Formats: sequence, C-alpha cells, structure tokens
Amino acid sequence: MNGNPRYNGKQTFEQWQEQWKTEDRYNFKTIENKWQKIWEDEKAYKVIEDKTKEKFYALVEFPFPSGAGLHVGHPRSYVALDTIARKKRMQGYNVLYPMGFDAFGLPAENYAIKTGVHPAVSTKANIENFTRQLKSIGLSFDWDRCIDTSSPEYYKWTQWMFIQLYKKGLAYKDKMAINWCPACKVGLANEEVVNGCCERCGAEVVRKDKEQWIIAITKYADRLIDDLEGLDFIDRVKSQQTNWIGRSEGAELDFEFGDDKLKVFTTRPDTAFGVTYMVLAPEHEFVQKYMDKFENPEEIKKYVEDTSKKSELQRTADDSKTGVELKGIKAKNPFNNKMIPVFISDYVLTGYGTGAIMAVPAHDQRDYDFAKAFNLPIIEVLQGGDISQKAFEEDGLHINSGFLDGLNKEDGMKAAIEYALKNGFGQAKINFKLRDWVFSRQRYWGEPIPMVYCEHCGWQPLKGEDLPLTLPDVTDYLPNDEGESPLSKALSWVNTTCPKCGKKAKRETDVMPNWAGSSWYFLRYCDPHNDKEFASKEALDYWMNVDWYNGGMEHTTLHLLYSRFWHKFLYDCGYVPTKEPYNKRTSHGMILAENGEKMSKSRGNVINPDDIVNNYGADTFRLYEMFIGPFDQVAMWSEDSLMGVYRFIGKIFNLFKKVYNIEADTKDVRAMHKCILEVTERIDQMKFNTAVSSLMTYVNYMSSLDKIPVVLYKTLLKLLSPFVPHIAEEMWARLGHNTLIVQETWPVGDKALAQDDTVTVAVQLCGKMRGTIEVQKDSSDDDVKAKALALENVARQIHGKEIKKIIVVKNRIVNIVA
RNA sequence: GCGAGCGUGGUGGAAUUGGCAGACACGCCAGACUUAGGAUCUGGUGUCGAAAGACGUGAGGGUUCAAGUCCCUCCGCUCGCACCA
Repeated sequence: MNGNPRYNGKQTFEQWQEQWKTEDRYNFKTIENKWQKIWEDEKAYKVIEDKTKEKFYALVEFPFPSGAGLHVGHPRSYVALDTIARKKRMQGYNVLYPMGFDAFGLPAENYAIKTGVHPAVSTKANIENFTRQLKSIGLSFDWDRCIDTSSPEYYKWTQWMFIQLYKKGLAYKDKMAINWCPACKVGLANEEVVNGCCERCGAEVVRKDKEQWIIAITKYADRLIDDLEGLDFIDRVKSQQTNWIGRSEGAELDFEFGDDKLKVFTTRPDTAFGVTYMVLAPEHEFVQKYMDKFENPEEIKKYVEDTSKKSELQRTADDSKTGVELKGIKAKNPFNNKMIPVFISDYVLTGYGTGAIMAVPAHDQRDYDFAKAFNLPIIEVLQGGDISQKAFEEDGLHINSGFLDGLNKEDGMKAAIEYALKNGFGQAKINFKLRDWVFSRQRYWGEPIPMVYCEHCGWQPLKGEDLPLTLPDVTDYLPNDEGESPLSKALSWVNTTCPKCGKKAKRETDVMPNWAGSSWYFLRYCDPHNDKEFASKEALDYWMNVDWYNGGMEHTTLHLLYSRFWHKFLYDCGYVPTKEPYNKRTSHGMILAENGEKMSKSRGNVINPDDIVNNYGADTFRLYEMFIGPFDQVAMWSEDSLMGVYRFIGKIFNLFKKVYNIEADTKDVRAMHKCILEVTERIDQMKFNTAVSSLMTYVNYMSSLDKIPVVLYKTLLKLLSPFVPHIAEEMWARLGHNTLIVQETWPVGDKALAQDDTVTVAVQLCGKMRGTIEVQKDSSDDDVKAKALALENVARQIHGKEIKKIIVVKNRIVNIVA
C-alpha cells in the first residue's frame, strides 16, 4: 500500500475497486500519513486572493506555544472551524483559514529564568512541536501564511501601530496606581486581575504607583458598546462586553466644600433632596489638601493608611461599612443649600466616577448601611418603599423634593439636570467601568516599546526606518524588586540618541503586554509576508472582515475587546476598510477530564492529543471532538465514547466492500438527501454532534443494504470529508477518482426527494398515545380520522363513549377527545 | 447580591421550536461467528408490571385537545460581574 492509490486509468473502475476490496482492515496510520503528505505536496489548502470567487475568512484563536504542547481543548475549536472551512471550500468559496503563534509571554520567560534557555530558543522549539501536532490532525491551514508574533518581521508592525497610537494621543505615559503582582513583579491590566489575584500566578495583587504607558481605550467605550449591535456575536459575549464596559448615564454635580467644588457622579441626580451626607474615597485629593483644616487629622490619617495597606481583595470582600468623618468642614447641597457632613470610607472607590459620592441612604442600600452604622439621617424622597427596613431602589414618585415633587424618575432626572445646568453646578454625564489599558510590562519577552526619553525633547517615538526595534540579547531575565524591566540592565541598548535632536537619550525599558501582538494578527494573515506595510490595501479589501471567529469565553473581556478597539483605531486612521474586525463570534465549551475535573498537570489527568492520534488516528480524534457534545457547552472526555467513533470509521471502511455500480432506488435517494440536508444545516449551526449522528444513521441505513449503490457511498464520503478528511480521501481514491475529495463540490440536498410519500401519524386518545397509522402524505382530515378511529386499540377504548372532538394536525398527529 | 444559562434513562446527549420523549452513541443483557482483533454480526435495553396497562423530562401549580418545550412559585447546578454611586 505504498504511494498514491489514485486511479491510473489502466483498469476498469470495477477492476480497480475489486482490487481494494481485498484489504480488510482499517489501517489509519498508513492512510493518514499518505494523505497528509499528498495535501502538503500538492498545497491543497494554499489560498490566494481570487476576485472571481467569493471569499470566506474563518479564524480560530492562535495558541500560545507553551512547553506542554497541544491540549485536547485546542482542537475543539480548530477542528470545528476546519470542518466549516472545508465545507465552505467545497461549496465554492475561496477560504482563508490561517494559523499562527502568539509567541510572546511570561511562561517562556519564566522558563528562561529557571533554565537559562533563551525564550527565543524555547519558543522556536515549542512552535515546531505545536506545528507538528497541528499537522498530525490534518487541519486545513494554509501554512504559508503562518505567523509568529515574536518575530521582528511581525512585531515591527506592532511597534509601528503603537507609534500611531502615540501620535494620535491614545498612548500616554502616566504615573498611576496600578495592579501590581508581587510574584510576577509585573503590572497588570484590570482585566488580568481575577478576584483580586493575578490571573496567571494567583498571587494577591497590590496597588503600586508606577509610571506606565497607558492606552486610552476608554475613548472608544461608547463605540465598543454601540457597534456590537449589528454583529452576529453570541449573546453571552455581547452582554459580557457590555457589562464589562459598564456604561451608566447620570450627572456630575458640584457641591461646595471649603474653597473648592467637590464633584460627584450620580445616576440619580433626581434624588439630590435625599442627600444627608457625602463620602470621599480615602485616596481623594481633598483629604490631603484640607488635612490641616480638619479637627481630627490623626484619626483620618490612620484610616487612610489602613485602607492603603489593604489589598484589593480584602477591600472588596468585606461589605460592612467603616469610615471617618472629616470634622470641621461641611459640604453644601446645591439643591437645597443644606450643610451636610462629609466622610471618607473605603466603599467609595477612587477609580470610578470622581472618587466621591453624594449619599442618599433612603434609596441606595450601601448608603443605607453606612447611615445606619453612623447614625445618620435617612430622608425618603421617593414613594413606594419601607425605608425603616431597607433602601428603596426602585422607581417612585418624588416627595420631600421641592420642585421635583410628584414627578416620576424620568421627568425627575430631566428636571434635576436642567436645574443644575441653569444654576451652573452640574450637567449630564456618562461614566464607564472600563479603565484605560495599562500597556507596560516590566519584563523581557515582549515587544520593546519603541519610545526614547530625551531630557530636552521628552518622549519621542522612533522613526519608521528604525523599526523594528529588536529585543537585545540578555543573560539575566530577572526583573528587580523595584519593578524595573530586565532590559534596564542592557545599558548599551538603553543608551541611545534622541530621534529628534540627536542628543543622548534613553530607551523605554518596559515591553508591551502579550495582548499587543494578538490585537491585530487577523490583519497580518491577509498579507503575512509584506515588508512595506502590515498588510496591503488590496489584501485587506479582499479578505476583511473575518467572517467567523471562534475562541474561548475567557477572552471576551481581554483579547476580544482589545482587538476590537485596536481595529477601530486603525479604521479611524484609514488603514483598514471596516470598523469592526469580526462579523460572527462563537465560543466553544471546555473539555474536562472523565471525572468532570479540569485537566491539569498537577492532577495528572491531561490527555495528550499525540496519544489519541497514535492509538486511534487523527480522523477518530477529530470526529470524537465533534461528537463529544454540544459545541458551546463543557464536555467530558470519555475514552469509551471515543471507541464508538473509531468503530464508526471502521464501518465506513468496511462498507466499501458492499459498494456496487448499481442504481439507487427511491428509498436510497430519500435517505441520502435527508442526510445531505441535515449535515449541511447542522454544520452551519455548529450542531456538530447531531451532524455526526445524521451520518451515523445514514451509515446504519447503508449497512442494512446487501448492495450499496455507489452514489450513496460517494455522497457519504463527501459529507464526511470535512470531519474525517483522511479516510474520505482514501476511499474516494479507491472508488477510482484521481481528484482530491477536499476539492470536490459539496452535494446539494433536495427537500422533495428527501420526503416520503406516506407519513406515520400518531394517534392520541384524550392526549394519550394509542398507536400510529400510515397515511398518504397530505391526506384529508376525514381520511385520517377514519383510519384513526379504525385502530383496534382506539376502537376498543372508545367503545360506548361519545366523541366530543377530533383534532387533526396534518402529517403529524390525531387527537380524539372522548 | 446582580446578570446569563442549564436541570431529560445506568452514562454522553437527541427532540422538526407546542404535536409519537429518549434519535445517535457509550454501557449492559442474550445469542451467533471467528483470521482472537481495543474484533465483528443479530436481537434486547426509561421505570413498574406476567400481560393489558400505568407512570415518566429537578419539585409543585397553571394554560392547552396536546407541555421537556409556554406562564407562576420553589429547589439545585454552571458561568460571568461583584461596594461601579
């Protein structure tokens, strides 16, 4: 069985087929090796821009090439879109289905710290291993378009884009309290902090003031919400993004405080008559500014200090209300000129709104709890609740509110804002939970930030011709405790000249976060070898948008949000043709171990794809990944179920022996068209598990035949080929074809041919099943009624009873009510 | 606490969107066969019952000729956010 078994024309088809019927066992290894080589040699999946064909761009999240290799979770996404890509290709689309590596990141660097192996070396080895594994499962990637975010040819453009951000004022350096992971010695974006802990290592995150490059993603907050509207993203993703961005509409109001205006943000300016006190975050600037005017500075200082010592986790875990009154200065409520006390408390966050609030204890539960704890007055300004029990946070008519009395929420809001505007102490305002993106990492294995600090000219971006700014070789990858990047020790690299004035200057030593390279990689796939631009306009015009993007839910508020922002920015600059990058976004469920636990090294329950491919073959692995359960839900790995799929493929192999050059009868044709219709529809809907069961039903039908008409088997192979391309290709060749099945055309189902001319109608008596009858399709109601009543079972039970009503649902059911 | 989703045989899961619950597969039981291979083939398999039949989709109630599917109440699980003013 060496070489290409394709038909050479020297024999008749029949003789050719007979020859292959003698081999009686399914040998996946030979088959898979052979066809993977042929696809590669013939570049079966290479794709070029072809304006005569409609394009389809399928994308999966590219992996971080870890030392552990591929996990069985990765292929769930890859095989799913591979199946879709293959089907689309057979349907005549010009399909771009690329793969690459998100190669910068902490693990490679940690590995280097432990072993001294340069991250570039270990990353290269890991990429090779991943590539081997991906190729072993027969994914139809165009490997000529493979990209690596850590290669200078790639990150040249990441740096170039950073400079564009800087030039447009969207990248700025600022000293701010950031989330600092003391274990990784690195600053984290808000999105990377999970329950107050570092997303990667789990260490508790502390706050630290640092000069950081920040990207003004909040400037795009509105558009990132509003533009979700027209996109075909699963609802879960849309609502998570919307919640994360967290838009709230309200007003910003000024309260007099000392010589200043104390600004607060509120979503309910209409409840201003219920304000009985105010609260500042302990970090609020007025606390320090007025410290010597307060009567109790020691008490205040202590509280501020205690708060600063608390981690984010401690601060949010405890919802009991503590605080200290700022004695000696009161604030003035501009709505009724009442003087009210001012407190500091850690339940007011410094990062949101203005870091200060007006407290309306009657209508906000947190303020209510605080007021109870500090014995502060509670004034009801909305009707409808019982404020002796708890705060009333719903809608109600205003009372005790001067000119707002009697208004509902909507009118009250309008009137309050109008009043504030007229009297010059406030206006309408929209706030977001989304923070600007902390873009500096005090690390080595990332894109160098292409900025230079000159004492005369300040921060200057590198000139275009100086890109890429390559990472220098270092031997010491450890950041120091002050959080200086390892690059700061590479003095010959750090010391440079100012791109503007040419005098001595220093390079930025922080690098970019691992989200940088992945924010635009889908654009690079369109034109991956271009060294003049990140991608040509023609390529982008042809390929963009990504038609279908599948990836993990864990990236919804990270990568997905960042890359949408990044793309919008490039759109605003005129570099990309569309305002959103992805038309459709779906998400796959995780794969758990057999006992329902997460697979992890420490539990020792990780399934290695290599073992599955070696023991059962790539086709079995692929098909099982699709059959394991609903694509968007978690699934449990089961070796037993895997065996079932293996047997199914064996059956396909064995069926070949029963294939003959005979005509199909109407029953055969019906089964075939039913399968075509189901499989086609179910792939489109990502109902892969039921698509596979349709194929199984179809195969079971064929098994029941003594002789299988060749057209049935051919159709089966075509329908199978997106799922199990190797066996499909092999059997296609054994049928005598000298074409590749992966380049064949997808069969078209015919609804009329798929339907039987008789139907089985269920017969119910008072809603209970009593039997079924066979009738001609679309029989008249009377015929169906008569037949139903004649059923022995029905006649017996109905005996002597009066029939009140008979309901007939065409071709479905008869219900006799007696 | 808020938001989203889910709950179906021994197991993974189907169910044309209100119309025969349990497709397909795993497992199990019985039998056949053998080139003894993670074999293959045939039949059976929701529960109770000898059968007729009754019961059955987390629990309870409702709408309907008809409910896994729609409505109400409750219980349980998963995910996301979490003092966001």
